[in-house]
Amino acid sequence: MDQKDGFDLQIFLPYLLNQAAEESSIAFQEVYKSRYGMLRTEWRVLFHLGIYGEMTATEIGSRARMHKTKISRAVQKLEDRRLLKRVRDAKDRRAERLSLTDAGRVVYADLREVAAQYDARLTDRFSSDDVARLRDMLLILSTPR
Amino acid sequence: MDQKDGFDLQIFLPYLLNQAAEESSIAFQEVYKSRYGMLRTEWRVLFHLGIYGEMTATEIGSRARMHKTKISRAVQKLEDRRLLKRVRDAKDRRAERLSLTDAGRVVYADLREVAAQYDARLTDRFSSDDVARLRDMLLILSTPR
DNA sequence: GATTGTTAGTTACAAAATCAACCATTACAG
DNA sequence: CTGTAATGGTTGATTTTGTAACTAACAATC
Repeated sequence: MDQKDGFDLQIFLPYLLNQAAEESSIAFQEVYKSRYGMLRTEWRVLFHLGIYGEMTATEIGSRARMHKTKISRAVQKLEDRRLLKRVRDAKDRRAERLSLTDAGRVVYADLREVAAQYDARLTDRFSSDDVARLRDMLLILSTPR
Repeated sequence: MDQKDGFDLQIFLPYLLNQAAEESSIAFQEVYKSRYGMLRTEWRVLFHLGIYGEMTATEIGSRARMHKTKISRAVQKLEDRRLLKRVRDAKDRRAERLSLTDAGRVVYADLREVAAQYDARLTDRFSSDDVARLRDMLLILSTPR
């Protein structure tokens, strides 16, 4: 099984990024899944509300680049579990302002702590300069041009 | 929508990696999807065979860290399209040795060229030192520890 | 050489993501 | 105003993925 070809999958950036993203998500996923039965879309919505406070589904969608149907279903589930509440916007009655309930904030605080420690553990094998540069580059790569 | 919280999703590595992976895959996905009607698993299998020559499904799976059912289905589709052929292994008749057909090699050569150019376009905004360091770090992050 | 355990790969069923169509409301053009 | 387009969000149908259970072949033990 030697390499027979000049091309190397292991340096193809989209592939590498995908592998790194998947591997580095596993242990965190394990936590939000087993501890709260959440899906990826769900913790993302939760975090957006935890971090930014009140937002609409569309705002979350454009910030997280998630499709609106994903968000709609995640919001529904979080609401069912009483982690999130919706209030119809008075000025634009199509929109609803989403925010966390007290219970939601507790869950968020817990997961936020897990995330912070997990992130620290992921990055502690690199110098802080390297990590900073890595984050910069990833942010640039995440931005559509 | 100011930040109300000390934590920032935009520096959480698994999130960042995911965003970068997704964004940086879009345009390439567009090509293999529209040009050959392929799925991500399918081009991955195709590339593995294109790069490494003959392999078994299990070998591809462990190298790409893809579940065997995904591979089984991708192999099936590639075979249906006559891009891949299977030969039962004589020494171990459970296994099958997979390889590309001539048609498969043509498709691979085309996509490989697209990938190389695409990768160049993704990385041309960074210094080559930075890109090298980025690849190193991503490879480390992709490896289970 | 039977028994038990493992490995390669497939298949059936459940969970989730995608896509298109949809309703309600708002924005905008004439 | 009125008709048409655009926006916020939901729903249903289809596709894709994930999980478990399965068959067939091999390996190891007794």
